[in-house]
Amino acid sequence: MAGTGVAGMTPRRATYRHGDLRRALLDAGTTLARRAGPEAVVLREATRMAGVAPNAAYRHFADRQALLAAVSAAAMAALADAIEAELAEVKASGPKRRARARLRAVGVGYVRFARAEPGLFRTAFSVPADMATATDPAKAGATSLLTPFQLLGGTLDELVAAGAMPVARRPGAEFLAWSAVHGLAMLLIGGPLRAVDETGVAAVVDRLVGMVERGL
Amino acid sequence: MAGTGVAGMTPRRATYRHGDLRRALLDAGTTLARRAGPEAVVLREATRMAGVAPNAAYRHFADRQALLAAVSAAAMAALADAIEAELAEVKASGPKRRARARLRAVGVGYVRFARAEPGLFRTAFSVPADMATATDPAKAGATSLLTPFQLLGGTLDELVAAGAMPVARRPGAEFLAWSAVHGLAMLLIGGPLRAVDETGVAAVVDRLVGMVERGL
DNA sequence: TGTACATCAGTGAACGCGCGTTCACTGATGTAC
DNA sequence: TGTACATCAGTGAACGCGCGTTCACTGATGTAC
Repeated sequence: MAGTGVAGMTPRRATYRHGDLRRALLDAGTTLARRAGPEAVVLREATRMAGVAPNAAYRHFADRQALLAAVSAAAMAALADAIEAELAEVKASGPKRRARARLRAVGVGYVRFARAEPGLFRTAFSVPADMATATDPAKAGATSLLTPFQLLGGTLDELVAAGAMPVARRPGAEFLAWSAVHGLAMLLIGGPLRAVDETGVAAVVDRLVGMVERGL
Repeated sequence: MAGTGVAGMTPRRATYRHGDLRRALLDAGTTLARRAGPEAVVLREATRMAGVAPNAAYRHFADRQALLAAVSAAAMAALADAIEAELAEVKASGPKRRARARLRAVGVGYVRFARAEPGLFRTAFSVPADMATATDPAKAGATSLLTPFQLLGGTLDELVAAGAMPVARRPGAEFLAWSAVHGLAMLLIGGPLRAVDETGVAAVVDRLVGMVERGL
């Protein structure tokens, strides 16, 4: 590895050596996924965007599937980042209030990302992956060390710790909460709620998170 | 239209006229979708299975997309049928108990179908469609007159009528309930719960439906 | 500091594939006389 | 009841396409002497 010394950004290749083709292909693949979802992650197109011969990709990815898996992991990491950003905005104080606000933030971040980046969102879930294990965030080009699923689990733990949720209800609760939030995201992307505006989204997310809290 | 007189089942063509190619292509497409989801619905393959030249499909479908849309509608109708079958099994008496059992039946039928037929399930939701409008059930090759979404809405109405749910909560409740059930189905198809067995599924569905009821 | 060399990231050309779709056609069917 | 005819569901051949992937190669790089 180690790259070409300084490397960093290589706006236009001086030599035919690329500098960081792996990253460039991952970025290109991500752009394609963003535009039109996982099916749009086409190996030849990614190499075209990177300004490289088609077969050059095989130095960095075993095959098309491997590229797609990497893009998918990056998309999942981007979703985690979006949720963390939403969590960072939470101002509420007082253990219970704060824990509830953070649970809500996870839901809002999740759904907002799905709406803002439906292509990436679909790509993140297009590859059957262990949702409870984060990919190396450096490789995925993101900062979060946790998966969206793990972030959700964390806020549920906080809810229990704050006494806002019975301990007995905790085991497995992330599956129920995740189901609700993910399903809502789907509804807002391609379903009957796809035309709802931003404030409508906030309202329905609030209602859903309320249902989850009360229901758990 | 009207077909070739008697027609019905045409096991092997006596003449080069097929008899009911539209239906044969729809069935072939459904078989493909069942095996490997929407991407597997390939026009040429469907014609091959129907024992017909590739271009013959264009007498019945405008293009590949139209075939896929028809297969998708059939898959959605099959999901509705599965739910209705589950509803028909409900024995509980007493308005509240019965309404609750029927809500649960919708959830169980939904999730069971997703697990038993993941390819069809994915195909049903692969085409952005109005979930609240059923396709002509005859064309789709199913018996249900309602969409899964409408069936869910119906059980929520029953819940209200039985006094098991406040009227004020009813508007929009189907979106929340649908989110939860659909999300759970996804979790059970490709997510961390994909390895759970049949009794585990029943348990988690019960818990989820409990959460929805309480939360609404 | 200069030179020889191994490494390996990229090139260029080609492959076979199956796809969706279009064309001009053919011949079985049902209908009008 | 028999014949002529219009209809239109199917045929057969072909198209251009872009895909993923393999091959033998080349030449810039960093390293050992």
